Amino acid sequence: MNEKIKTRLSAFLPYRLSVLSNTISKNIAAIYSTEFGLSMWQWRVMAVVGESPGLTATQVTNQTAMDKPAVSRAVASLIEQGLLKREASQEDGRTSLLYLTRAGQNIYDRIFPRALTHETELTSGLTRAELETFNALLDKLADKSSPKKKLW
Amino acid sequence: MNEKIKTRLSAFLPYRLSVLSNTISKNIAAIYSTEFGLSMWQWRVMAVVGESPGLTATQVTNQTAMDKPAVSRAVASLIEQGLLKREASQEDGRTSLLYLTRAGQNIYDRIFPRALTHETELTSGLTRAELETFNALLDKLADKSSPKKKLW
DNA sequence: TCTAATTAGTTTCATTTGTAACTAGTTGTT
DNA sequence: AACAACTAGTTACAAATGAAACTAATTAGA
Repeated sequence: MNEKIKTRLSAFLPYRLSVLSNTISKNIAAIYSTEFGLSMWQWRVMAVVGESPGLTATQVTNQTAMDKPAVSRAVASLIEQGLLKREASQEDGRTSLLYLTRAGQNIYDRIFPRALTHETELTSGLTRAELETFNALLDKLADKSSPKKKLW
Repeated sequence: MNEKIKTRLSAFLPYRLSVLSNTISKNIAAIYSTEFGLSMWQWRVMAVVGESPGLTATQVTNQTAMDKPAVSRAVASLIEQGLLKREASQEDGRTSLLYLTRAGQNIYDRIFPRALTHETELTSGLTRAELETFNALLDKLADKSSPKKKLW
């Protein structure tokens, strides 16, 4: 198995990115889904809110490139599970600010280090310099790929 | 908009890969979905079969990291649309070999160059050397991310 | 050679997803 | 101030998805 056929497709960047990203995501999902019962989207919301408390749903949408209903549903279910809370904004009656609850923070603090460990393993084949280069290139690509597009 | 918050998460490789990959995939999907009515999975199957005619469904599964039902359904719908054909294997009665039909080849020949053009645009911010480095690093990560795991 | 275990591929069914339509609040224009 | 245009977020619904069960063919073991 694992036949290495060098083809145009397998050299095609978007394809390579997609396959790699899906594979990695599935591996990481094992951490938060089997152990904490969180979906990828739920965890993603927790992750951004954990880092930037007080984000609105729209800001979460922008940062994660998730679509609106996905964020809305993830937020709703996290609130129901008591991991997230919502505070009405004083300035804008349409929005509310999102925060981790104590329980949410607790889970966040347990998942994040594991995710980082996983990343460390993943990148252990790369030197520090290679990793920096890789990140820089990802930045460039990210810039190119969504300069003027709205996805929601 | 596009607030650049440097956080741990936004520096987290799997997250960056996932967001970037999803964004790029959506952009490319515009080509084959709106113009040719193909889903991402359908196009992906056509792409690998177009490059390596005579693949079995399982080989497609392995190469694309798609799961079995996804391949099965994509193949079925492509056959129904007359873009793919299936020939029973002589050696193994369980498998069949997949080929593009003339119509399928035709569409393949029209989509692939456009996808490549898109990729060229996408990577136009990178030098030739950077692109090579990037690909090499993707290889390393791909090796690391799925060494002994079966995903189907 | 008969049976058990394995593999290829399909199908079923419950869940997840995304598009589009909606409600509610805000901003801009006159 | 009143109305149109816009934005935040939710919901409904049709379509896509994935896990698990299934059929059929192959391989391995006794």
